[in-house]
Amino acid sequence: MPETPGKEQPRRRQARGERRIAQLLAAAASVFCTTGYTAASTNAIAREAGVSPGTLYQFFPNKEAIAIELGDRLMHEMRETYGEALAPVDPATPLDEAVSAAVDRFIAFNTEHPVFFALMHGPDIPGRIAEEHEALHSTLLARVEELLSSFLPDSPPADVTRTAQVCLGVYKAGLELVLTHEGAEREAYIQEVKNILIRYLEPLVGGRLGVSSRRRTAT
Amino acid sequence: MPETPGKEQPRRRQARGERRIAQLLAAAASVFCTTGYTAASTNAIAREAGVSPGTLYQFFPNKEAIAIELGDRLMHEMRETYGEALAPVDPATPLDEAVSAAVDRFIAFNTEHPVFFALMHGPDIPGRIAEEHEALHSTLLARVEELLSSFLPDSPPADVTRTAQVCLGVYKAGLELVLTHEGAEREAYIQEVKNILIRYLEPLVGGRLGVSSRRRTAT
Amino acid sequence: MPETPGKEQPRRRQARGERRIAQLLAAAASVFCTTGYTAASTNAIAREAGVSPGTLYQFFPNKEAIAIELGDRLMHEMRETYGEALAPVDPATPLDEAVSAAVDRFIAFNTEHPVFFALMHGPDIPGRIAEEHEALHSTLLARVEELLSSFLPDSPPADVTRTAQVCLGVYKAGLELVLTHEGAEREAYIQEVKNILIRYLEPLVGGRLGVSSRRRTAT
Amino acid sequence: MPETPGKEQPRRRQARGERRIAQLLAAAASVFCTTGYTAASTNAIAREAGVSPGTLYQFFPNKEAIAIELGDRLMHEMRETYGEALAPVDPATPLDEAVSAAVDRFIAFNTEHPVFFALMHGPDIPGRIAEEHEALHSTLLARVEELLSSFLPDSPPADVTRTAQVCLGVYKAGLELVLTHEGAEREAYIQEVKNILIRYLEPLVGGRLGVSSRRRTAT
DNA sequence: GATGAATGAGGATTCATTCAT
DNA sequence: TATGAATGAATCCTCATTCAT
Repeated sequence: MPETPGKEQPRRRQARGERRIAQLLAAAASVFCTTGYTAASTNAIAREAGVSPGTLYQFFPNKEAIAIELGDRLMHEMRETYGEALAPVDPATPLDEAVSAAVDRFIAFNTEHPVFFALMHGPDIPGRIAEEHEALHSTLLARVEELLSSFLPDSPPADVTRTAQVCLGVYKAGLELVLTHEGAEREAYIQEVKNILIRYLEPLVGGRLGVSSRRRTAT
Repeated sequence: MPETPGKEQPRRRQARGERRIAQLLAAAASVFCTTGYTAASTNAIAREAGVSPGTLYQFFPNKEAIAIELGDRLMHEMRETYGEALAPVDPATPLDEAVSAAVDRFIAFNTEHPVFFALMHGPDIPGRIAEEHEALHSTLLARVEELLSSFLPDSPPADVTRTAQVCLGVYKAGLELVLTHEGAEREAYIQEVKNILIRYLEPLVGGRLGVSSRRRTAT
Repeated sequence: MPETPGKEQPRRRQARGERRIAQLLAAAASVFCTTGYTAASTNAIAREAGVSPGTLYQFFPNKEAIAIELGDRLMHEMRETYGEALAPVDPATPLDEAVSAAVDRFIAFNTEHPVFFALMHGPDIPGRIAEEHEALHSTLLARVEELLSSFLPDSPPADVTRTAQVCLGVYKAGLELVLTHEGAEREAYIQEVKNILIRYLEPLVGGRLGVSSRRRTAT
Repeated sequence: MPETPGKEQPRRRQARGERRIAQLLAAAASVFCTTGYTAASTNAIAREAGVSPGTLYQFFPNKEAIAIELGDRLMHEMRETYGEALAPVDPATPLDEAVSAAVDRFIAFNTEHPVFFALMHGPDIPGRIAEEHEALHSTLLARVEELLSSFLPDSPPADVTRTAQVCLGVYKAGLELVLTHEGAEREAYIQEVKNILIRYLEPLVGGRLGVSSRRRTAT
């Protein structure tokens, strides 16, 4: 009975494939970063991975699928690295510290995984988010909502969602600024991103959670 | 009145040329809005304009040039509509009113000129702004800096620039959210954009300019 | 006013295009004959026509369109060559002569336009005629029906249609046999095709139209 | 026979192999029917069979071989089902009954084995029958010749062959018409196919075999 | 035998751009 | 100027077939 697959027999086969997939995703990440998602071509990705176009299509039906898988893996990694919530929040944590930590992590994650930025990129057409980015966006949004709801337990969900959208938008915009600068300037931008978020959220948090007594840099 | 015949022949030509250019730019705007800048094809623009591709290239050396010219005209129109500064600021204007007015104008302008959004779209590639958007971006930035400097006369230019970048980024991110929602939800997002900017700028403005006594919606 | 198209000015432009179209259709005919319709590639057609693939697509949106246009022109030519009906029928013409003439013409036309056969080819999938051949087939069918109805004025239309379908099918099958043979053998097949059609139709025509007194070859 | 290890090991293998082959041929039949022979891909066949492409190529050197083997088995089955001749002919059988029976069987066989139609499909290219269909065609032809020769014992072989070719062609063309219609219309077409063949053959059979006294439907 | 990964040439189609008219 | 024909490289994707495991 050669057809009886043991527990690892089929794995063996998949091993090579799994490696190829990782290789292809790495290549895709590289190409997406270099040329941007829209301009990236499947042939370029295959070339970068050192395989033929046909091989790529054995694992992914199209570019979109690559982006989606890449996004999934990124979110997975993010979850593994930072735990279930974007930032695990001790209810006693002052808002500014929570935001600062969240921003730092977000930026750190991006620095390690530059594709993230390329994939996060909004709609080319106002009002239409490409399917491939949709998943990434909504996952991120959910995490921000999660984080926020511990600070805004009394706000109606619609408000929390709206606030989360704004925060995420600011995160993304800020990330762009951070990434386009270096050294001290970059640090200054990071601080600005923290500031704007903190100041935005402070009144919403209301009396429930004070701000740490440590002074925030006034820019 | 360029069509004055007499001296006129060259005038006439220019006139026709101007009309063609306007026609092409309008077509380009339409196509950019529909398909996004990256996906827009010069052939599609020519078709939309009802002319041949050759004609398009008689006026613009390439797609980029179209985007640049379109951006220039948009900035020009913005200037004509709203005066030299993004918002003419009476030094006595309270910050919240100034921001509110600026945001309203910005959104109004975008509603009237939906291409604006398509052209403003940031870099596909982190750290690299496409040349075609560069001009638009820096012009806008300059206007925001202008507006801010009247509020922050004592801040070092580098800080003003940084603050302007953040504001512009938030503007853009907020615009996306506004455009992707409708009705009451849209209004709520508009308010959020105002809130975040006001709260961000308030401490920077310091004691110099108080906030109007009218209460801001607390979201 | 350069935009005032005279009567022939726009023709001039189209002249080159018209020539190209003819050239492309000729090339397509050649390729269809050589490799068959299904296996024919647009690139091969362009190559055969000595133009680039892009040029082909300036005139035809896809392979199907080429086949359709080719079919249209063939039918047009057939009409021009043989008059409105497949065979203009004098009511007094004996059946055998009418059939013989029709078959001769059909075969002659095919000999002159070998693509005809390639385009006439039935469905790859039982029950589904490709759109590209549909038009050709139904036009031919209509002509056969026309021809038949003068012989079968009293038959219900459904019967005429059915008979026409059978005749056309036999025509096509016979054509294949004729084309795959040469010399005397080909002549013999031609005779067979005539025979089978005549014998099939004879009883249907009933007493209305006798058979010419000239003896039919008994094969 | 270099592979003869024990006495039964090869048996076993063959058995499995036979099963695989049957499985693959069934899958191929299904795919040929769905997409047509030309458009069928070996990968699709393997997938349909639930095996890997490599496995397919362990049993068949290429797509053509699959078609040939499929054709062979079909002919084999036909022979088993209907006996050595397409229709076992009692010399006393009247022509119309013989034809009617043969057509009925032919159609019945096709209804049970729809691939038959897909494989029988003539040359894509006039004058060239693909090798893969060649075998099927010539086998069928041989059977028709066989059948005919009992009716036309005195005709020269060349004539018999020619007549057989015509009959087979008409069979095929008729089959297409039958398959593309349903219900009463299909029955009508079946009758037409019988009619045309009977009328075609009647004069050839000459006085040797009369026509059954039962009246044939006159269309 | 069986698997599934790998190939790479080839398919249809698009597009920015140029050129003859 | 304006036209539209022409280009050809590049796009995504498929497929028959081979090969390492």
